[in-house]
Amino acid sequence: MKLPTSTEWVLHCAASLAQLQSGDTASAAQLAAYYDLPAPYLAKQLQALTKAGVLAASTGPRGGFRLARPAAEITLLQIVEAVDGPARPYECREIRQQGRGALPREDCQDTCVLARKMADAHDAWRRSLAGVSLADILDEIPADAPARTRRILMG
Amino acid sequence: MKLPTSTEWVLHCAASLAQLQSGDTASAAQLAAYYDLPAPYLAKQLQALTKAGVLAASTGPRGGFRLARPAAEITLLQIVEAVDGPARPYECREIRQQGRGALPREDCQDTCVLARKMADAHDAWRRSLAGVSLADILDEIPADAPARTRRILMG
DNA sequence: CCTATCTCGGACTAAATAGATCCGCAATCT
DNA sequence: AGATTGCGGATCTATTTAGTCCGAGATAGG
Repeated sequence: MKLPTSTEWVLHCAASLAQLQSGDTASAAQLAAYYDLPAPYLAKQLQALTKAGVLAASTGPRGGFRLARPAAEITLLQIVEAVDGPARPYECREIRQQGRGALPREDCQDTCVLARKMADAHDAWRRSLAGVSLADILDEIPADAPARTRRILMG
Repeated sequence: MKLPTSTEWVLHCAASLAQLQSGDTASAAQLAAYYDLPAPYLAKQLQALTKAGVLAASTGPRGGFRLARPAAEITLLQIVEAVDGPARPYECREIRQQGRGALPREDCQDTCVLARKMADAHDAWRRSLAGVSLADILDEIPADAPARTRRILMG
């Protein structure tokens, strides 16, 4: 069970975009230089965030990315699932219905106990991430950080 | 983020072994037939569970696998991490210290806020799985299931 | 006590999936 | 009109996963 490397990238990029002034945008190239990341691949990930509705993109000169919503309305879960996909890590293939020990159909009406417990754990994970917004993240960084980020990122 | 397919296999196999009478063992071939799984590959996974201390293996005729501890002392987390490894899904590579926006060392004494939140979510997931034992699973299946399992699996 | 058989154990090979990159197209602002 | 930027597809590589094989060790029966 592993999240893509790009998860760290987009989380930091989203946090950086949350520090911009309303209306400003940052291009993929600017963000890549800011964190020293491979620009083409980062662009592809930001693209995924746009398609997920987390970021908004504007093309042309002086274009780039910005948050699609206020930072308080964007959760870490939305960002993570935008790059990793919404698929559950545990997939029940109903092996209890196969082989010599196959259970009769009437015993398989409700979902497998094991699948249910695994789903519970995944829900706990999702709830934890859904409880943290980008605004919460900004609250935990030094107060002078946004100004520094804007200066270095855009300049 | 995806768990191996074999996760479902070993969870069900462990639940089946928990239904055996004390002292009995089931071979990899028996378990594979019971669930219609590729026998050699399943053996590899059971091997991993043995190395993790969840199962105990005995070789020779009439040998096979059994639980290494009482079912109440084996959690789903131990089983899952035995096949998937203990690695955390989110790996912080400290990209905040790279590129043009690299933060000064003194600002990076404590772990990155984002890494902390991701770790919190993973802890929630682990706690959820650690709260369920094989004994809890057996409590949720029909009372006559263990006898049926023993008959079909060993017979 | 010896032998035959049955078991796990680890090394090895192939397939699939994800990671990473490149190039051409459409849209926008100067 | 030209330059700049995001968008989507096609491509290539690497890592992980899936699957197979043969050998070492132990037990049961003669």
